[in-house]
Amino acid sequence: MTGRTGRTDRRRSAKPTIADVAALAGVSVSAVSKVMNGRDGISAPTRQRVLEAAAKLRWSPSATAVALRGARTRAVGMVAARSPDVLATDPHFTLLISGIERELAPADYGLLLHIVGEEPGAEERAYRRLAEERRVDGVILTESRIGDARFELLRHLRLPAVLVGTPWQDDPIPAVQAGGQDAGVRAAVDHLLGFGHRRIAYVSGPQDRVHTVFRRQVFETALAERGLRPGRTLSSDFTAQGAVAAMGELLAADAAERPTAVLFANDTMAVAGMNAARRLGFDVPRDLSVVGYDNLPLGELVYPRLTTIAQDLVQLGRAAAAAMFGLLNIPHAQAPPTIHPPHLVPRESTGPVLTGPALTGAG
Amino acid sequence: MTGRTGRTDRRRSAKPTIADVAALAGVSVSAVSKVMNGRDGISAPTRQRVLEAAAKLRWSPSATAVALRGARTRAVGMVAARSPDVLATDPHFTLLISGIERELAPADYGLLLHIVGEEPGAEERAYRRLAEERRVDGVILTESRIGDARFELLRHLRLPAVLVGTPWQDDPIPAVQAGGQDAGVRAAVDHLLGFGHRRIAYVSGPQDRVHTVFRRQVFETALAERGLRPGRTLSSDFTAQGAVAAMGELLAADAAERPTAVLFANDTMAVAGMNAARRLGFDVPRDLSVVGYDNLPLGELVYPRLTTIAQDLVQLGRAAAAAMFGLLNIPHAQAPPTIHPPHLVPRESTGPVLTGPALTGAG
DNA sequence: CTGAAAGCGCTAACAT
DNA sequence: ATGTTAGCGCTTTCAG
Repeated sequence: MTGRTGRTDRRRSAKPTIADVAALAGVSVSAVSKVMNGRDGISAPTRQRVLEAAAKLRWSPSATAVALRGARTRAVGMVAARSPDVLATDPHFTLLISGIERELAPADYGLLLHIVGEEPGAEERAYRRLAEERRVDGVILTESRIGDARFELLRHLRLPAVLVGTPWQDDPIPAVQAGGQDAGVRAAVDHLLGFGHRRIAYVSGPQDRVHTVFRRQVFETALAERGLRPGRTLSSDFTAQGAVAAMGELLAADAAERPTAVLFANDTMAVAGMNAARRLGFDVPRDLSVVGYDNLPLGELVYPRLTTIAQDLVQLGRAAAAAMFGLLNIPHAQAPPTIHPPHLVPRESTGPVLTGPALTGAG
Repeated sequence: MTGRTGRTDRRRSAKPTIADVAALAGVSVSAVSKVMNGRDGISAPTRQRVLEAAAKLRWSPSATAVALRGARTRAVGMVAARSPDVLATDPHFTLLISGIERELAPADYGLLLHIVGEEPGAEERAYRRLAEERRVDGVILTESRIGDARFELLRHLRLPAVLVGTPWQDDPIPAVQAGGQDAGVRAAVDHLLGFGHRRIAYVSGPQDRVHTVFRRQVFETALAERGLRPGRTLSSDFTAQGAVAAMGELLAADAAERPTAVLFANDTMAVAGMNAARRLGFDVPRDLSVVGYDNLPLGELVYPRLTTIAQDLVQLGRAAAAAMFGLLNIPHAQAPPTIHPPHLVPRESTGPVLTGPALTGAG
């Protein structure tokens, strides 16, 4: 009773193991391992026999065994701290994830996703578990935050991490983003100025996001460079409700003060804001021009079609995954994806400012 | 040189193992194991010491080691065969995933997600890898298909599976769905009939989906029961483009034939269709009523707000995860979530039919 | 060129 | 009540 054969017999028809393959090929398990991992020191005929045996048994190495052995789990993690509702309106994550997967899949890596409500501590717990249970080789972070506590946490947990976006204060965490980040907002401002707008408002995302601050700065700089002072700036929360509230506030001003164009920090807010304006009696783009950010398919769907700033989230996801492989020293065939800088997609929600006795609005 | 201590020394400051905890607590590894797994046969003081040691070392069991040992990976898989673009417009998956995660997280289970384009074979390969590499304990399927090949595949792979939706031909795969599936479409039909509509069209999803056939049947039955014959039925593909095309076709008919109301199989199509109609010169809801399906947040965002049939995808996800735990014999504290039947959410995109000389449209 | 054997961290018999 | 130990399936020295 060697145990080995006993076991094999007992489990007939169950998952084959490397031992089964070795037995069928008439070689040792280490020979099989070498063949499957492309190590050399195996003769062509032997390699051939092993390959055939593996194919016949439909065997492939157990991911868990490999992970236990080599400390490589072949999975990367991602933690999304968002409510289902926001997640559903904003495909930001979804697009990123598609890109990540595109890059992971060919390398036989998986994506372990954790969606953890926004309650404090939940996010940190998720990262801790990922690290302490050694479930993933690294994590991909998004939504760079001001004073981001995650970097320190992950460093402490010794969990490799890649950030999608602009890191806070040149934190040494590897980050991927397109060059020319300011191009989008600048183009939008020029676009609006070209239409004659002079009172342009900005509705930003949550205050704790790095891109909120960054884009607002670009916005203000771009206007200042043209000798104009920025219009009102409100900060919102990425939700439709937030956008409606912001719009209400902006349009409550009297005609002389009221913005004739509004830049929103994402498409969801832009669309919601656009319709809020319409409900208040303002036509888009006749009375008010609206610009979004992200270029989600949603913008094509609505009426009028949304002018927006495109950023290629799928490519960003790919780049993040590629960067992760770099960090882990994993050779990955794919060429490093190029990420285009954000650029303006002019559609129907922007137009010339009306000089006549137009704005009759409010309601 | 026992090796054990040698190792521990060598790796100071690295991840602690169960042996480190045992050493610190002055007990055997099996004692630690028993404490951590709630097995009995451990005295209170010992248990206490172990817990303290584990806490001090911030130790928690390695997921891979546990998986290798017990054939339990503490992860469930999900394969989404969709293009990023569709994924981005349709948060169907995202909502489901939120629900699944809600249920998985407390049990310390993870979700391994695979997004694989729609090219043939990609999906099957993904399931095969999940199974053969023993990466997950089971998989959750969505979008029940006619003649679904996945059931047979998964059975063959011996991979436990739960379907979200209506299984094809009472396939014995465990499935979760709300009772009263027909309630939504019926309510929508009644709602439209109440507004005086008599020519109601239906734009369904892809032909290979079970719910496509099911809902169409309900639609036709509901009308037949009122002594009416169904209007035109087109099948589309869940995309905005598809909806625009369908709308164009429906509105091309002359006024006597033209539908006065259209039911769409999802909200994305409904919104796209609504705006297509508007571009063709038809006002919604004055000239045409539109109803969607899913009750995505999107429907609140657009103008006019979309009347739609709500189904609680988050709850469905939770139920699916719970069912998976049942299948795996894993005790899970949460009470089984209840799923409400689909129901109508009347908003602004539906209204009374115009009898006057209204339809001037087309363009 | 090939094989034997030592673990990776953990759990569950099986001792004690 | 607690400890010892044999694997889970794999990779990797180290010997032949």
